[in-house]
Amino acid sequence: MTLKEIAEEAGVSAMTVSNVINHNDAKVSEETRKRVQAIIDKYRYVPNMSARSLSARNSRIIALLLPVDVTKEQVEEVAKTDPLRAAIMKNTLSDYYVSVMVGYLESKLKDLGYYIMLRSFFHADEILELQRHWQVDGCIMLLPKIEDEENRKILAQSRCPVVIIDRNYPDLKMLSVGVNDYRGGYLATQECMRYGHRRIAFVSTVEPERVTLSTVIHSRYQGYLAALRDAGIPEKDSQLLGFSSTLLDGRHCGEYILSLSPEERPTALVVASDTIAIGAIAAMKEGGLRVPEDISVVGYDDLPMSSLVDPALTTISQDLDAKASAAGALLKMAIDDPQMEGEHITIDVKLVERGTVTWAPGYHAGS
Amino acid sequence: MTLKEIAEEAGVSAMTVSNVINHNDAKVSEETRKRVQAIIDKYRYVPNMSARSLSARNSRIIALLLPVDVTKEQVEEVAKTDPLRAAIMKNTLSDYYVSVMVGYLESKLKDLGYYIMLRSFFHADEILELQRHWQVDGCIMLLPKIEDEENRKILAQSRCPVVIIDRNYPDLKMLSVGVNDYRGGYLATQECMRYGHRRIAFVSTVEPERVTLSTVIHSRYQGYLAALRDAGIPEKDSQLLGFSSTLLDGRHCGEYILSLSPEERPTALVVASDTIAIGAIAAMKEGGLRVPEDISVVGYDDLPMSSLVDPALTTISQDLDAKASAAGALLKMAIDDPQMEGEHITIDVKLVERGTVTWAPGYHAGS
DNA sequence: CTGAAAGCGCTTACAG
DNA sequence: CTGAAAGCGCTTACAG
Repeated sequence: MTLKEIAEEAGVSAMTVSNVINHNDAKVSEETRKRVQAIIDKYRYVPNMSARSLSARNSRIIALLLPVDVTKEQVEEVAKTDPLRAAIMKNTLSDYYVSVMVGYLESKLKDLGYYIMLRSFFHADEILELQRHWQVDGCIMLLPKIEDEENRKILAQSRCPVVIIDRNYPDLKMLSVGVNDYRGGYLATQECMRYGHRRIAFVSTVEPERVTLSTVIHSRYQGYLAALRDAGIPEKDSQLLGFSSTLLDGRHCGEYILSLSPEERPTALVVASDTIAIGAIAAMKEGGLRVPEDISVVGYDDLPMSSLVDPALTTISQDLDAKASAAGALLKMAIDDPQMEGEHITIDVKLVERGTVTWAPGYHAGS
Repeated sequence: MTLKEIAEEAGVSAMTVSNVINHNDAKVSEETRKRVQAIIDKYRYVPNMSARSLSARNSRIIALLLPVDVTKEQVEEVAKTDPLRAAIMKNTLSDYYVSVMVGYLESKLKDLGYYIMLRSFFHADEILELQRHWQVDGCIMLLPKIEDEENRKILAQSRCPVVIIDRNYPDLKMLSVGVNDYRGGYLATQECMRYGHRRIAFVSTVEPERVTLSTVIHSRYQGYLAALRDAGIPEKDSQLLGFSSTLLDGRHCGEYILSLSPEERPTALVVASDTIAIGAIAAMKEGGLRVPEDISVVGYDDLPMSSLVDPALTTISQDLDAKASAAGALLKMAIDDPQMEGEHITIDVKLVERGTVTWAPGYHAGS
């Protein structure tokens, strides 16, 4: 069943049917609108979006872009000896933060009337290709963990609005939504100091030497440093640890902490991701360290699982639902008004106190 | 840049360019192929897929369909008082099993040259609409937790091949891939009995009275019953508990176990999902029950997190990567050969022994 | 191996 | 408020 056939049965032109479908109510009299709509309903007519895209030069498709955080070559190298591990490396949704975020985005974009094309990518070239293949109306991209000058340049050539999640590119005219990472790092650190901690380590999700390459992590780290400074703790007493961001990396972090002597071991950890924090806590507990009695931990993200682990994780909560709504709304605005550029929305964070922070060992309130 | 312009510059017809793009090498001489390809590369020409879909009557789009496991009305009811909870109810990717599976599927389908349209849905009607909107080549649907006769009927009207994950509909001509759930239930139960357990409860992810409505869970349960039977344990000593399948429901399960007196408490749990098992273990440990010393637990799924919790979860492993590959391959075959129908692929399961099963309390090997 | 022409099912100025 | 016509950028028989 095509629009033309509907038009014939209704005794109107194709254009009128088109106007009814697209709710251009001003262009159709109420009477004909009703008559046409009845026939559409009768046959459960569904317009062909390819034809629509072709003539309207837009598609109602939003590309949801998920960077794979390793290179194609790295994956292929691993695949030779361990295909299962290579498969999970390419699985962009095995990261809990990413998958929950994508789930919210799907739900919001659907409600806004868009179709979602899901796409993992190694290189930003693939994005441009996808945009042109389908004339996508807009893109939402989750931040690649590490910045890459080349990808950035490619992204600048985008044909449609792009909303970047978790990153602000002030120089590009891109749209973005992020959270107040600096404040999150500050709040987390402050919480530890409130309980008398002075030896607090910051656990990053990237290697220490690459922290500056990740704005998000870098901001959290700066917030941590600022909180120490404001409390009069010298920067030389700060400590930056770096791991990757899976549960397993969290365990590596925990094992590292266990390997430290009590004197050099931090009494509190400000961790840049709940995933790592949860892995680290598991490993530390197995190794005989009590959380929070021996070591306090503050996470970041407030994942669904974070309130359910034992002890429940004290963490910086970012409202992922609000973040997804903001991203969807921002993108829609930019699609409707192509003039718009450079908008950035910051979602606030808050500290959620649960069970992983307590008084520093040997510390007595008021002492 | 359009195909026509490429054709002009190459001094050939549009059809020849089309044949070059689509690798119909038999229809183009090597010499012209090279000349045309060079021009395509020069301009980085990317074909317009909408135009292609419109004329070719297929799209290379695969719809990835994720059922929301509650009704629209339920979500709207909750939204009145607790919008955040309503948002997470609609978030189909907040379930770890689902998100990991979708991540694998995305990766496989991309490698097969398809585009992925991600779509959550409340009602199967939405699927049919999406199919016609975009003339999708095929669908992959994750199983709705609970069967629904109406959705089933609608699905039978599908215009394109549909691969259902985790369910075999022998009566419909649908394609499916699942795992050997019966055997999984059997293996899990056998593992407990090997360690002397006789009071073993089966924990379902749906309410006990609805277990028969979920083939997957029902098969696991049947496997459990068969294992008991084969070991001479009377069916009256079996026990069926039912919760939903989030970490929080797992905690409810654990709390229920804690509420039981030592006499009536099972000594082992065969749990139909790792998510529940992990939640239950967390709650039981907090309540003072030791795992596995006081109670053994076997999970199901072998999620990435399952090897990382404490103690590491003994579980039935299903190879999700293989499952996704099978689904992709099956769908591709069905797209290429529309005659195909009713194929079902079963992926085998295996027991992964880790740390949550030990000797039953009071049991001595050989006693 | 190559081409000219028709057609896929919509939307968009342009007219009235 | 409504229509006839052109056109979006491809593919597909049909011919040669």
